[in-house]
Amino acid sequence: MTPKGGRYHHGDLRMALIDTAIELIDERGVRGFSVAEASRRLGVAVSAPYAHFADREELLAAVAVHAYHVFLSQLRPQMKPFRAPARRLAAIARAYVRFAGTNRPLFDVIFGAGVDKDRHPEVKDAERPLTDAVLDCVRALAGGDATAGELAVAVEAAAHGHAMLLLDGDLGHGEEVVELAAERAARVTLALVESRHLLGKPFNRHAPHPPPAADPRT
Amino acid sequence: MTPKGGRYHHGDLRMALIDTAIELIDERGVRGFSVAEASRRLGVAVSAPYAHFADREELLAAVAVHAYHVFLSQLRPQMKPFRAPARRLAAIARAYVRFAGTNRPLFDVIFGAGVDKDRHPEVKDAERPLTDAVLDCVRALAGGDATAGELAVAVEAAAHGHAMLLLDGDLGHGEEVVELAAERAARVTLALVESRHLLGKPFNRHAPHPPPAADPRT
DNA sequence: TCGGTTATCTTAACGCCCATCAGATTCTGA
DNA sequence: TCAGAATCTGATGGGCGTTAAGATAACCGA
Repeated sequence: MTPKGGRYHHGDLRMALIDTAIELIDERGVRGFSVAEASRRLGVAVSAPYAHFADREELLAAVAVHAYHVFLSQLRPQMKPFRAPARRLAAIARAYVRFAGTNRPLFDVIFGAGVDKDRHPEVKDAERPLTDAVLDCVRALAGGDATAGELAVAVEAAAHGHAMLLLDGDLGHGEEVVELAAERAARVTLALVESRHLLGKPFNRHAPHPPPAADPRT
Repeated sequence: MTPKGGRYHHGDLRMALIDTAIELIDERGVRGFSVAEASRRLGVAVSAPYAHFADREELLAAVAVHAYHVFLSQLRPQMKPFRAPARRLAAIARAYVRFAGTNRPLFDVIFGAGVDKDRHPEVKDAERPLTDAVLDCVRALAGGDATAGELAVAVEAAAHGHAMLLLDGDLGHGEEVVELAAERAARVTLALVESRHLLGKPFNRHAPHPPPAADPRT
């Protein structure tokens, strides 16, 4: 809370570290973030963070948890206007891409910081409301159908893929670009739902396995 | 070529570094890779690599270029059996996910090593045949239609999203899982193509903008 | 109010890593 | 043959993650 006025104890170093981490990641990317520099920026010894986090990864995991909370707080009002499951899925996809485009450091921490979600269950817990929301919609559409899981994966994949292309691709920057990508993701989601009958049908004839990997190195 | 038998010159240190980098990334992940350890494993001074690469990132960029070459060499025979553009797109998506599932270190270098493609045009060049292949198919489907670019993005997003969920999600491991994810990506691609008429129609009513970001940190 | 326990922070240190530099060795081609 | 270019070594500097031992502050029961 109080930004350290020369006192021995900081006040709330744990939370300050999370905030500063987001700042630094915003400035230099996940890869450029270092615990030491965060400490320096807070006027604290480089070893101080280790009273609150076991290691660097645990700090990043805490940032990821925060990121999920922010995302869900933005998602909920965007889902509210819609009752039809298909529209709700589209709203999720749209919110997902918007979040990536307008909160890049948070999105990057979730997917680009290399936080092992198996070793940090808090992150998985923070993620669960999102996957539950998707599953609820999908089940309402497909019932107990075996294609439900498939549709859920497809929806998540489409949203995530559009987000990645927005951030790393050649689409450019700016709010219009974000909204364009978000709208595309929403439309694709609707397309997936409407053609979900396709997902059940087998389509694997003429699908040869890959040959042994060649090695055309330069 | 020759693995250094005590000679002063290594023989082909540049290529050996690329190979060793892939080994190390396979063992410890992109994040755990270090130039120093690669040097040690090759019996060479830790400063030797800098005669061939300006810095760590340039070495990883070379690995990424190699990765694209491998992927394209696997993609081509998988596209060959198909002539219909839609089927060719599906084959691309399938090959994309297969590549991610069976060549994880290479896939991780491309997307998870933080290589700035703007600062390393070689990577962009190595990537181009892939994006061209997608664009060719899409244009054959949509002509000069304005939805062509949109469809291309959707296809790439779907493939990439399925690959990410395969690697980082809870789908499990093993060859069957890879093939399942690949087949799903292929089917989703077909669904996208068949419903591409949807992509042209506007769908933005009832799409509220996100509220100012709340901050429900723990 | 006091005193001990616990949480938090500091100082110091270790090992690893990236990167640079000067100089030694080998290769190349004119 | 030999000069210049390419490649590698050894040494060095600076940064980072992490741990250990001890100082300081906050807390809480008596």
